Amino acid sequence: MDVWFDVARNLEARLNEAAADLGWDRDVFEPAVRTADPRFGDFQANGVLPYAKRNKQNPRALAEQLVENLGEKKALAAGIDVSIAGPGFINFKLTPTYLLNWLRQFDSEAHLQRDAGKRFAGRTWVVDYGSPNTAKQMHVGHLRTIIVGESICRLLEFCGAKVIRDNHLGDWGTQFGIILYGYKHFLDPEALARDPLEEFERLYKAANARCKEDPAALEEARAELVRLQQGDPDAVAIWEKVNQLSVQSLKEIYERLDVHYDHYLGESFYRDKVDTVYRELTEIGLAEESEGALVVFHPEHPRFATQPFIIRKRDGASNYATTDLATMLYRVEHFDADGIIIVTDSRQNDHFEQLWLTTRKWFEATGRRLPEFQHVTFGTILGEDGKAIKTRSGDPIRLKALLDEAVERAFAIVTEKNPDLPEEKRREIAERVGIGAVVYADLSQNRTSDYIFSWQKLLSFEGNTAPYLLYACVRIASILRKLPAEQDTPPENASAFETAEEIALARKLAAFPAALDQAVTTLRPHFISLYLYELAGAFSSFYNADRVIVDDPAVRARRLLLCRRTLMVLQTGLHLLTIRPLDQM
RNA sequence: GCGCCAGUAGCUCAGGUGGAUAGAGCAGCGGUCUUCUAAACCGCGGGUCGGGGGUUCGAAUCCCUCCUGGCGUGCCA
Repeated sequence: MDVWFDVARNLEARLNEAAADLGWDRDVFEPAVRTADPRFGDFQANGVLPYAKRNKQNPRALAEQLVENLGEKKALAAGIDVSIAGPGFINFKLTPTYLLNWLRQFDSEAHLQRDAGKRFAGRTWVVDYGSPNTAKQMHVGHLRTIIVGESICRLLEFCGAKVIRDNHLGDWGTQFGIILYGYKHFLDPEALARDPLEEFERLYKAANARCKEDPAALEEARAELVRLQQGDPDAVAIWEKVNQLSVQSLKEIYERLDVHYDHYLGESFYRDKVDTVYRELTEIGLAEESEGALVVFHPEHPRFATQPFIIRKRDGASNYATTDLATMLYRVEHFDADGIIIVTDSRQNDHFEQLWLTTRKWFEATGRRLPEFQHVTFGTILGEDGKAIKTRSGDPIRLKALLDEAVERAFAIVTEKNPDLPEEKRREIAERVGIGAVVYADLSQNRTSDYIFSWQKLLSFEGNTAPYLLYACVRIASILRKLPAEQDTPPENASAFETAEEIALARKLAAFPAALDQAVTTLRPHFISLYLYELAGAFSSFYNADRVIVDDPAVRARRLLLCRRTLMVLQTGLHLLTIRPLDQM
C-alpha cells in the first residue's frame, strides 16, 4: 500500500480534483483541510460548508457528492476512512493498517527529509541572526535571535533550501571611540588574557564614566573614533584586536549552543560599500537632503511620507540604514539569495519596513532581481514584574551565566536521580539537559509574544520542557538496550495497532509533516515544540499502558516499531530545535 | 497625536489563514514503582477568551469601538 508523506496536502489536492470533476467553481471552493480533533479523525475538510452557503445548496448533499467522487475515482489512497459529520464536515481517519504502512515507509530522518526537501529545493536563503555588538558580553536578550534564527535555518534546510548563516556583527559603531580611549588608558593585560569580553566591558564602562566627567577625555574619545574611521594604523590595530578577541569569545557560546555561522560579515564589512548606496539612491531620485541629512521618504505611505529613513547623518557618517541597504545588495549579488531573513526583536519593525520599501524601489529602478524578504520578529524581554528587564545593578543577565547555572542545576538533578553514573558522564548529560532546557524554554513559546524572563521557567526541568522530551528518548533507548538480540523483530512481522495508546501514538507520528509544514510556513519553531511535546506525551502514555518486550512476536514487533519511530521523530524534531538528544540521563 | 504588538484558568502560556464540548504546564487535591529509567503515568477541581457592538449557519480567531499594558515614531542599533 502506498502512503502519503503529507496526508493533509494530498487530501487537499484530491478534494480539488474531485471538485473540478463535479464542475464546482474552483475559484470559490477551498477544501480547508485541517488537523482534526482525534475524536473525529486525523484530518477534516471544512470547505464544503461555505461553498454550499454561497451557492445556496444543502451542504450535506454536496459533501456526499464530493466524497462519492473521491471513492469512484479511487483517488483516495486505500486505508483512509472517510465520513461526513454534522452539517457537512468531511472527516478522514487513517486506519491502523495505513498507520502501520506509514511507519514502515518513513523509517529514517533521511527518508522524512527526502519528501520534506521538495519544498524549497534549489532555493538559497541568507539568514541574518545573532548579530551582537562586539566588545560586549551577550546577555539573555541575545538568546532569542540566536535560537530562533538557528532553528529557522534548520527548518529551511530540512525543507531543501540552501541556507547561508550570516552573523551581522555590530562591529563599527560610535562606541569604538570610547573603547579605544579605554583601551589606551585603562587596559589590564592579565584581565584581557583571562576574559576579553569582561575586560572590554570594564574598559567601556570606565572610559564612559571618565568621558562624562571630563570634557577632555570625551574630546579624546571622539578623536579616537575619527582616527579609526580615517584608517589610522594604530587605532585600526586595536579595533581589529578587539573584534578578533570578541568573535573568539562569542564562538565559545555558539559552540555550546551548537550554532555555527558561515560568515561573520559585520557592519564594518560594508563600510566601503556605502558610497554606492548614496550615489544610486540619489541618482534615481529616491534619496533627498533634509535637515542636513540624506533621507528617503515614501510619499505613498501614511507614516513614512514624513518619517524619514535616514541613510546619511548630518555629520556625513553612515548609520545602520546605510549598511543594511548595502547588505541587501551584497546578499543578492554575492550570495545570489532568493530570500533574506533577518531575525531581530520587534522594536525594529519600522526600520525594516522602511528598509524593505526602500530596497524594493531601489532594485526596481536599477533593474535588479528582488529577493523575498522576511523580517522575523520576536517580543521584548521583560522582567518578572512585566517591565523591561534589569537587575538591581542595572546590568542585564549574562547569557554565559544563565547557561552555567542551567548546567549546574541539571548536574545536581542527574546526580540525585542517577548517582551510579561516573561523574564525567553526569557532566556530559548535565550540559545537554541544562542547555536544552534553556533553548526549549525559548522555542516553546510563540516568538512574537513578549518574553518574560524567569529563572524558574528557563531552568525548569518539569512539564513541557526539554528534559521531558529527552526523557522519552532515554526510555526508548533503554528498551532497545535491554532488548535481547534474538527477541528483536523486524517491522514486517508487526500486526496492526490495537490498543488505544498504540493507535494514538501512531497517529501522532504520522502528524509530523503537518507540524513541520506549520512551522516552516510561519517560521515559528514553537509548532515543532508543541508537536514534540504531544508526541512525547503519547509515547509516555503508551509506555505506561503497554509493555514493549512481550512474548507475542507480532505484538512485540509493532511496539518496537512504534518505539523506533518515536525515537527517530523525536531526534529529528529536537535537531530542528537545536537540542542534542541523549540515550541516558 | 500616529503606528505596531499584546490582554485566554491563581501563575506561565498554546490555540488566532473562522469550525464540532477553548487546551497544556506549574501550583492544589487523590491514586500508580517485586515487571522496559516515577525527570514519568492516571484522575479531580478550576474560564464573562480585557469590555461593548457587528459580520456569519458557526467567532478566542475577522471588522468597528473603547479600556489597559509594552514598544516605536530624524541623526543608537
